[in-house]
Amino acid sequence: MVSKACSLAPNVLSAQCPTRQALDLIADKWTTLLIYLLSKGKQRYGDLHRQVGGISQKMLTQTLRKLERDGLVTRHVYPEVPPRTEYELTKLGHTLIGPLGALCEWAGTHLSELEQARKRYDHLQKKAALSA
Amino acid sequence: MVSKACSLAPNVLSAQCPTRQALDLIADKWTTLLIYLLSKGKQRYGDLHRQVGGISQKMLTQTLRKLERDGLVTRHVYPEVPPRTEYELTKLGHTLIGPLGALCEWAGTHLSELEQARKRYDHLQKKAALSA
DNA sequence: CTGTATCCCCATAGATACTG
DNA sequence: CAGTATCTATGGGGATACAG
Repeated sequence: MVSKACSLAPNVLSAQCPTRQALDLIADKWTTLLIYLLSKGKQRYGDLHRQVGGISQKMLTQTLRKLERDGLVTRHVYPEVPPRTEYELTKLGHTLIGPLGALCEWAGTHLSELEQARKRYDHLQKKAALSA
Repeated sequence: MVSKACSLAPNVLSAQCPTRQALDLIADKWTTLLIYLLSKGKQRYGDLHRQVGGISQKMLTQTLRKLERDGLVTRHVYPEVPPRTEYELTKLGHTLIGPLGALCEWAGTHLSELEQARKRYDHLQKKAALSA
């Protein structure tokens, strides 16, 4: 999995590794949600806000800005009153959908196994705690 | 990307979505590093500690325990003195290598584009700040 | 060797209020 | 409508010390 770039330098396994960077890119609560919503086409700020539900304006703006900075999303502001802003996945952004899809598919396939494993683990822990 | 399980219920896009769960699984600083190291075969606690370099004992133990709980890793303690503990990817754990590999490959392929995009964004921001 | 226990810090998310 | 600005606190993570 992790590319050769860091597989050869064990103690630098942290920051410069492409995989780390890729994960840092999407490993927060909202990023993938937004990418997913935008994969269906351009959306306005308010629309995204409504659809995500639970996200604060601060986090929405912050996450969208990060995506824009990373070149995954474009931001187009229309100089109107009231203002209108449209966000859209870039070509680069679209290329991320594939890998994320793979991860999603994995999750869908193995979710029940994960839940089973957790249940089993917690059960054993509980028993161990009781016998102590 | 995000599976149908949540694509139909926009406002529940948060917790129950399989993709979210998959990401939560691996979206921390150390998890993927450990999975990567273990993908090469079973390893002892100390070996992992040395190879990751920079991780605290607390986080190493905590992360390994989480992986064990999720059924991605097995933990085998040998009742010896001094103690020996070996960690190994489970069959389920191995199935995760593929999707993570896809993400890694994406990162490797597009890392330069990301860096370019960031540089460009930051440059524009700087210019905007100066002209203000 | 393989952990636990404890303290502490600070980054970050959330809430709230305000603005062009 | 689409954001900023500001405040707060919470809990995740590091450092350290200790234990079986």
